[in-house]
Amino acid sequence: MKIATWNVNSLKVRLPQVLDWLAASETDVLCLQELKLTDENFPLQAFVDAGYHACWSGQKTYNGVAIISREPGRDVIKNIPGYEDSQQRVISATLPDGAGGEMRVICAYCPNGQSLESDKYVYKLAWYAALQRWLKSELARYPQLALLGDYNIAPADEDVHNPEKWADQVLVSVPERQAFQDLLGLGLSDAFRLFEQPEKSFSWWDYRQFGFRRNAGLRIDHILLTQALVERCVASEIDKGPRGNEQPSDHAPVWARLVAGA
DNA sequence: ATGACGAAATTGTTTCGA
Repeated sequence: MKIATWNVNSLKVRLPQVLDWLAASETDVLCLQELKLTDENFPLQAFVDAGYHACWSGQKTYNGVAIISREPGRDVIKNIPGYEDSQQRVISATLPDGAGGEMRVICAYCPNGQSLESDKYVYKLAWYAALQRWLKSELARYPQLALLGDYNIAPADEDVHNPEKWADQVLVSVPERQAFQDLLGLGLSDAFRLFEQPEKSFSWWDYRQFGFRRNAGLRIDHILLTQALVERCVASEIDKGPRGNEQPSDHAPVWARLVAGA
């Protein structure tokens, strides 16, 4: 089965592209971020017509996340339990794992942080600490768990088109990279790095100054897997195709393929 | 140093993203 994540930067604008990509990529589970719409405006019928179920958590103007899946999700939870947050950034569901069992899927739109001097940076690190805390208990419950989303962290210099220029900026700073490493410390692995990848592989490119054409990007969208899923993961890639669409999102989808037996 | 692009909430311009 194929699981994927895509920050669509407005589901209202990007819905046709999402439907096209779902069909073309044969994705079974798609985590979406930056819906930028309220719950009542979620286009459920379009996904139902395409043969999918959905759960979502939206708000006006900003944020918003959804899980689109061929099978309905169980035990859907919004946000990080125990962490008070008016911003809708997380949704989780239990889904069939494609091998007769179940897997926990967490879809996350992690805060951007804006700059190291910003209150939003303080919020970002506090948010990651809350995620870390909560994941510990989730991992105890769910051996097969995948955390997919826009992390707003480029984990290493190889994930940055121009590391010298980006040094110590938001998205690459030492505390942010430590927060990412702390997640790996829980026993999670970066699916993309399980495999040999082209140099200069990115998942986001700035709209400005022909960022995509110049491949001036960052790899900030990730799929983290528990060991049980790592053993079933046979491929992971970034699909740059949709970034070349007319009126594209500034992010590209990232996917991982899981097979039934290890 | 600033703005550059795109989306949303609004209808001229600001806020925010990464």
